[in-house]
Amino acid sequence: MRPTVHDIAAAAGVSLATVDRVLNQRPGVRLVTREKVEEAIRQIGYIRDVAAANLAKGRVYPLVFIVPTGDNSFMHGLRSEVHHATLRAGMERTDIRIVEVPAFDVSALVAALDGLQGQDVAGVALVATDAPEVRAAVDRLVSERIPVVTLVSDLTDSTRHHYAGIDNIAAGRTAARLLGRFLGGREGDLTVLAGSMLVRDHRERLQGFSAVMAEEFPKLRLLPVLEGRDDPERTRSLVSKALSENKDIIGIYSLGAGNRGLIAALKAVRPERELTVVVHELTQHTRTALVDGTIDAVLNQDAGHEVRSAIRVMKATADGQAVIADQERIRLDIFLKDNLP
Amino acid sequence: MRPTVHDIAAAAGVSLATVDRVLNQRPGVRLVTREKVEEAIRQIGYIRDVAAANLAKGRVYPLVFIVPTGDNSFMHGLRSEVHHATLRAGMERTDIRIVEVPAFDVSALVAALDGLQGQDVAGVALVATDAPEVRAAVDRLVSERIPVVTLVSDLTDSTRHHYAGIDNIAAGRTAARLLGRFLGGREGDLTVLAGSMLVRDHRERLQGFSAVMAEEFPKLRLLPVLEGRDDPERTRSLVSKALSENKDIIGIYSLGAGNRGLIAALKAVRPERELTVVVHELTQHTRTALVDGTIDAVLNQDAGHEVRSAIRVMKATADGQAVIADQERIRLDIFLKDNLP
DNA sequence: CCGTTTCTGATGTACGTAAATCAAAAATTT
DNA sequence: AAATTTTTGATTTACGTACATCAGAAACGG
Repeated sequence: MRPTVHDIAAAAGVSLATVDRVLNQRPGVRLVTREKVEEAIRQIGYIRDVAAANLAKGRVYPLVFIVPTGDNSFMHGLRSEVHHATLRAGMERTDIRIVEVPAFDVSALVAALDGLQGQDVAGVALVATDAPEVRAAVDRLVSERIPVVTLVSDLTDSTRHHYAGIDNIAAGRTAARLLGRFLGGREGDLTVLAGSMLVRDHRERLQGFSAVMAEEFPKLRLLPVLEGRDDPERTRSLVSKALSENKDIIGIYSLGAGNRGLIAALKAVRPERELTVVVHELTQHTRTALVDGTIDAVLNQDAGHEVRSAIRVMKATADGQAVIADQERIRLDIFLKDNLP
Repeated sequence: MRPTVHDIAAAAGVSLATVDRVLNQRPGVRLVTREKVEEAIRQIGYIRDVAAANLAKGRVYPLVFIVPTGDNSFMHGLRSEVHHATLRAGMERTDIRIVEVPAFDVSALVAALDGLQGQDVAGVALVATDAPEVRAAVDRLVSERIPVVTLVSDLTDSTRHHYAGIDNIAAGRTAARLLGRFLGGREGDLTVLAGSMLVRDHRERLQGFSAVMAEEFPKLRLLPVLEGRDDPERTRSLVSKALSENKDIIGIYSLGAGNRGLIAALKAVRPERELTVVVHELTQHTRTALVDGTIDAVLNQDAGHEVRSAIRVMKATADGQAVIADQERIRLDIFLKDNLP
């Protein structure tokens, strides 16, 4: 049987009350006694029964998710995953609030973050726009001992506790290698399509992509990045224009959202133009396009995993518990038409 | 606040004891009363607090993992993941026992399964060898109301509750497309290397691989399958022989374990022979080979996820609870040298 | 209407921890 | 050594559920 507080008390030769004071860092214990108890805890290998503790505490975790508004499927999916999590709230002792802010809007994000100051919040998860003001606002929350997790896109040099998202440099590198090898030594131009260089995930994907292209596929030339702001309509017109103006384009890497527009533009020039296309985020649209051959590979991050992981990490951090790093690593999914879920 | 048994009692106008009898299907409740209580439960949306219930019950889940012995890294890793799970046993109220049986040995597996009959076991996870005798033994356990989960390799037509592993047909198809596209329209022979056609996962991978090759890459010819029995030394000699006898081999798909031997054979013919190679299972050896360019892609299943998922499913099944299908789907990881974890 | 069976209520204990109270002991200061 | 402060012990209640016991009520058979 697993040891309990009673066993510690017996082992340390103190009372239950004292053990409780040590375990919950309450005042009123002499240093020597505290050390005696801590030694006993280590000796007999006590681990707190979190379930029992939460039961006794009647603990609930009020969590806040700050997600961008926006018409694209990925953010839609993300919001829907957070919503799903609210439905499981009862079972998990969480109380999740969703705050929506306009995409790429630094001051709105900062306002949302600052609005949480002083509120009863056990953790905050946000899709970060990578700006100094946001970093400062996050750091303010952290200094108030509120667990903060960045979701999908990370924040440079901030003190956030955790990042629940993929390694975007690796994602960009992977996209480059896939595109490069699929093109099999051909020569031509490549178009890169991004949402906004304001978010770190997009910058990093481009960085990884460019690096591998330069190192290993010198025959492929990168054209200037098109910024579609994750908006389908804008994306569509940018791509159409680029394709009609440059007949040497043989490949496209779309590293942001809004792929509905890209796919529409591609369909408009098919089957005359033969293009190898790698995009991010598996949605209804990209899935269909992958199956019908309009695109060749989809890189994906599982929003459901990211949300669940963020919740686990916020709870663990709030309790001062360690997280199982391996379990919280968000993986880059590569989908070809054969391994769709 | 979440409703409790007290709330049901009040709502249904009965006593706590009666609610308890209904909830835990104990006898001594008239049908009308039972229905009244069940209605109240639905009305106020009661959900049992599993943590509190387990606490009260002092429940522990004695689980058994049956895994093959064998020298290869994958099974090593799997056993080590199960072992890790035993370390978390205290926190998760599990009591995990590991039973090792010789690989591909049907009667040993059956004996191990039958040995569990009548024992106090809350769940069994096994790496199945796909034979009728094994299926029968599994069905015997299932009919004794013991949750059974197949791990890594599934069992045809059995009544097992769950399969914690990847879709191997999809894996084979994915390997074929990667290999086919990486070879970029070239013509030549392909060698397929398997462990044993006795296990369903290997058969299915081959099936998926052959299908896509036939459909989409007619210029690539499949040579007869080499069976390495997941043994590094045997694999090495098979591959060396094949490569020296046939100079038209331009690609290799290794769908089993024992890749240490394959890699050794490849290094022996490099850099003269240019080969595109896709293998299964990320291990220390395949990782190194991927980085140094000896192999081009690794398909992987995360043994840690599989083990953790199997545990969750066995517990949930033992409690008659539903599993979150989406969370338990084991994904096929595709690793290129750029997205290694 | 009585006796018997079947159902229901009331109550208590337990699980492992948290948190509070009050008394007693020990340490510290004066 | 007395007064004061700090530390410790003992005890109780609570969290939500499980499970057992016993008494009482309702239903049923004759």
